[in-house]
Amino acid sequence: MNSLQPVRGTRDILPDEMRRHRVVIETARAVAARYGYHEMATPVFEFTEVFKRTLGETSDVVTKEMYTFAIGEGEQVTLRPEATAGVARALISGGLTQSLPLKVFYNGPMFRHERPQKGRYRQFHQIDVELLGVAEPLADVEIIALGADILAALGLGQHTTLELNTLGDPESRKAYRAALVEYFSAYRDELSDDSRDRLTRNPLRILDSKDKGDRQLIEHAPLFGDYLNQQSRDFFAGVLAGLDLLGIGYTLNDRLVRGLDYYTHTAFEFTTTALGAQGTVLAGGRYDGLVETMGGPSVPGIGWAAGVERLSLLLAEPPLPPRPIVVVPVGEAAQAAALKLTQDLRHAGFAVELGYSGNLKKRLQRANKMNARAALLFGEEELAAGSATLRDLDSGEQELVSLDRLAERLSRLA
RNA sequence: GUGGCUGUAGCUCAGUUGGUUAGAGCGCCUGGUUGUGGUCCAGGAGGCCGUGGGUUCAAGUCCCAUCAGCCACCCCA
Repeated sequence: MNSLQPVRGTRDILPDEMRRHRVVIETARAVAARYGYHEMATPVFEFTEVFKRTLGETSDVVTKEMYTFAIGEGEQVTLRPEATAGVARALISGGLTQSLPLKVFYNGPMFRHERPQKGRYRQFHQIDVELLGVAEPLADVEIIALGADILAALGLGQHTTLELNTLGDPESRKAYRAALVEYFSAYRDELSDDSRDRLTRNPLRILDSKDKGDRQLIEHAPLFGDYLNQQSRDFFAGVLAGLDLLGIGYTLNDRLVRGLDYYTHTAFEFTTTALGAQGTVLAGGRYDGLVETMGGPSVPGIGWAAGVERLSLLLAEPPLPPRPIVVVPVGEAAQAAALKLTQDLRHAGFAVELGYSGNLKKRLQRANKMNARAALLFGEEELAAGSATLRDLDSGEQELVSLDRLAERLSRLA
């Protein structure tokens, strides 16, 4: 172990990459604001119970992926593996059930102890959107449309596909689950080890198995469609109608499932083929049973989460830092005045750099390296004239500009 | 957690059947300019060859372990 390298699965986000992250987050935030979503935050860690209860004792996340530690008095806390549980907890403990619907935008780090891969980290970042308190299909349509809009705003509309499924209401779901267990139990010995395990823990997941043998069995497995009651069919039809109306394309995928009991109705994923096995870029669904599971009132909800690292990997053009103006003092005499000039221009709203040392050539080289838009040469001649020499670093042209007209002149630079 | 591939300069990579001072391109620094960047020319710095052990007269090269990254599974953003 080398203590000078970051802990496995964690990484430094250096300025170039941070700019990509910011584009993702700020684009999402801006689009979400147009939909009426307000940003909030909850603590990075919660009592372990919050996640155990919402994600389910048997889920993979809870059984093997949580960072949990004791904090005296027998209390256990866990670094959040996802955002929804914290938001739901806040909804209850903050009395927000009195002001539904609650529409929140969220972003921050999450933690899961998984084997790292590209686009999969132990500390990673999600943007997250939740709509609580609306039971109508209109909410599903809105939340999916919001996701689609954000991906489009990031220029990823063509690179992602929306996959959609319904898990029905609890009644339909329960019936289907029972049918699946009955069907697969008959082939228990032919199932893969993983799927045999899923049979008890999470039978719906068998449908998503990549094992060849499982695949053959799955082909003849009962179909969810046959177990959906009328209410569930109507709900899903409402969602599809809304998406059609808005021109949002989708692919129905009846193998797209969620394991946990509180998930209901709509489940969806925006996927890409560009990230290998980490193809899911934005995913979510309806979770009408969640708040109640946590011990709150019955509040319907729907939301999604998107991986900031994954989205930023897909961004085509890495955003460039803003181009500064560089003040270049020439000679000792101008130093103090240059510092003052720099500060005045910053206060006037310009991004201004004043190198720390070096001769004229050195400073211009640095200005060039930071992709500066222009340099302001400032020496004894300029000092005496109450002016600065403005050098356009793109064209190489220079002109003498008096200090009182400088801000106005700089604002005309392209 | 399971299986596989890979670790050589800041970055991308070369390094022969094990053989003497480990190389290239890019980047970085200095100079060619007393007040003028990008281009060009010259010079320079920078390597516990991921880490630890082993085999050998000799290891960047072979073996073992370990750490890390990557790929697939599991699962997921």
